Amino acid sequence: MSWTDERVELLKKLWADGLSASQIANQLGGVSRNAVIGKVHRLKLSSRGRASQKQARPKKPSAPRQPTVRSAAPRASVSNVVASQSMPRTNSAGATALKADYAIDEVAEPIYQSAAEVVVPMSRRLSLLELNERTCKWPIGDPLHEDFHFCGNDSGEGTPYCKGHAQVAYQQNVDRKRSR
DNA sequence: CCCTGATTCGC
DNA sequence: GCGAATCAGG
Repeated sequence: MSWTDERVELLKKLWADGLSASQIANQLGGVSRNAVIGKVHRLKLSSRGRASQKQARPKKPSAPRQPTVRSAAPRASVSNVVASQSMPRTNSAGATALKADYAIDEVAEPIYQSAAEVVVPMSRRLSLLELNERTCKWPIGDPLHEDFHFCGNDSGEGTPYCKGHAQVAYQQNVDRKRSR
């Protein structure tokens, strides 16, 4: 898999969103986290944090790399490497999505008679790894189905859902209380 | 051990 | 330019 313009753009976006190299590698597919890190450095967008730079590594690992056994050492193929990488169970955004059942009553005003009447705009169909602090974390579909995704519309600051899904959440909560 | 990014250097 | 191997660390 090569670094097409599209893949580079996605890399830049995800890196700017704060995803780790391995998360980005899983997202892109066909590349290792080392490949992602290497590309990030070549693109010179490594800093990201602007936070304290800790301490610069003393340079010069000067690793005694294998002198010449390369040709005779098959080692892992790309597919093996990808398959052996454990899928991250969550990220900061995903964790938010998993515990998003708080104080729903305060999220939105009661506008609709039932959740079925709420109209939610077209979602951006984001994957878990594409979520960030400002994306709607409303899950759509069967988590075990390949088409599972998240709404991904703008959720504003400090709220887990976009406006439409906040109202859906509210109304579902109301419906649940009624039927109880 | 799990993970993170950083670096080197054969290709 | 690419990325595995490796390092250094949380």
